[in-house]
Amino acid sequence: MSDSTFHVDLAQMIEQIVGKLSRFFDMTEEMADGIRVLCKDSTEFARGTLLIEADQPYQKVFLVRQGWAVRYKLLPSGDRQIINFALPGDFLCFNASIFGTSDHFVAAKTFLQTFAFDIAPFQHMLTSYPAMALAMSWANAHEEAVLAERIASLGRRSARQRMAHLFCELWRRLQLLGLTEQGAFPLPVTQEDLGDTLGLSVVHVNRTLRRLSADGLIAREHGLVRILDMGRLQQVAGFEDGYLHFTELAARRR
Amino acid sequence: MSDSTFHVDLAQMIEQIVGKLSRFFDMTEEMADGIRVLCKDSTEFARGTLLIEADQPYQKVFLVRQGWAVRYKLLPSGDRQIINFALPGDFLCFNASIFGTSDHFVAAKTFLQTFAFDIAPFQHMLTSYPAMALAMSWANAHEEAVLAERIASLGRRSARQRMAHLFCELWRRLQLLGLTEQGAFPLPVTQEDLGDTLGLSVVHVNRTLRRLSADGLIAREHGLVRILDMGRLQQVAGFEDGYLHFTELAARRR
DNA sequence: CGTTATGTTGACGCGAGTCAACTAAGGTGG
DNA sequence: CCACCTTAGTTGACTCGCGTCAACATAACG
Repeated sequence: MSDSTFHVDLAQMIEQIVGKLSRFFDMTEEMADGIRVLCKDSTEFARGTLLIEADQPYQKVFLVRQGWAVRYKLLPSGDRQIINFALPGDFLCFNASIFGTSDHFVAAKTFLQTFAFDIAPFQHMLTSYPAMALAMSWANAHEEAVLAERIASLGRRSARQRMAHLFCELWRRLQLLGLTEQGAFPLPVTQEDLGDTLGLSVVHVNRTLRRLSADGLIAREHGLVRILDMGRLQQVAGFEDGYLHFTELAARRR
Repeated sequence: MSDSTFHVDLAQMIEQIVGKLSRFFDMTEEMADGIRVLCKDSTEFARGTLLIEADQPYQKVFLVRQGWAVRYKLLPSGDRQIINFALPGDFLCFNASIFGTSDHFVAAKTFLQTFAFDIAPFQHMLTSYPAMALAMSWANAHEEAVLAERIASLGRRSARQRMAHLFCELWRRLQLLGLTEQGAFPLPVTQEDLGDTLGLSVVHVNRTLRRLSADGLIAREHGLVRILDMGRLQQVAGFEDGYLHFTELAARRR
């Protein structure tokens, strides 16, 4: 937590705060003020740090500024299931703050920069600024849509299709954030993480990745995934980006 | 749609409207008035009716009063994946109203009674009454928690465990609504529906159900599931009800 | 420069899918 | 009220995708 991070101009800060949402929802100067007050508390986490544990009372709501986090569950059997990846612009622990208790773990997969809000003033801002509440609703609905699509993957897609689908999804989400480069996107997770995300064993993740590479669909290079043939990858995945609702967002802005 | 359904007293109507939420959140008389206006439009659907289709513009937000509905996706391959079951007290199409377009289908599994809200006045009520917005947040968070647990099931549980877990979950949800009787709950869905929910083939659903019966965990009787040994069923499922957050709700009320 | 986390590969087994045939139940019209 | 038809449920035989086990390779890291 350092004050030096606050010597950014307001516009940039707002951009960070509402993340991708700020591009699509109008904001008044009043809201900007409210946000400025809220965002006094910037918090950073080292890679591997737990932000919250299951069954623990909540502490804060976090907004990711930079880095990746994972939400996951530990089953009584000891197995782990990753629910989803949180990227810059995503909120964390909002639900925990509603419930008062978390039902899952959240951990930093990379060095993680966040804004941390106490729930009371955060809720107050939502009730004060309907546009912020709408943005929050959008964020929640978006997250739920991603979970629903993951359910479809786990229930009805093969290992190869799941992997391809995950890559298509990450590509689109990161692209919107401007975090892709020349057909490649960062993937700072282990093959075990991928397995726990897609419901596969590590061994099968490995085989699936190598097969996707061998087929010329992707290439893996040092924490990056390069998409070599997006058309075929989407076809393999059965990927249709409608559930992300990015195009409607862009349209609304016009 | 008939006016005769409105000759119920206000208290009962409110109870229906906010469903299980009304037991846990305080309501003012003003809110009750707002709700009364909103709920003028009661809508019923025959079994099998589609309430909304994927890629279609939204129409309404629905609150289930009675009956079951399913939310599901159709993949490009033609496979179907059921996302979840909507029970009395659950909202439908709220996300579609946020996005402006639905990313999934919603169909009535039984004769279905709902309140149908136009999105504009509904949103207006949420901004007017923070307690309603909080209740809505709770409902959203709850739904997302259920999806997250389904992800864990699909990713890391066996067919037997998934089935047991689904039954435990439905039992708890229906119990809260007072819709269980003597250890049994209604399950108005086909084995194909169960398969599309749990990511299994119909054949395997059948075998799994028979094995659970043979083991004395459940009994199936004409649209009902009777739980014969809840302790063992929960153990098989690895069921821990924390993710439903029902106990916190009850505690909050005290 | 050892030590630990991560990635890779082969052999083998099992849980769940597929195919196919049949039974039972529900609904509809004559 | 039966004859028919369609939908839902049941069971066995066979197949295969993916898990498990085990050994090893490589990269990350202090």
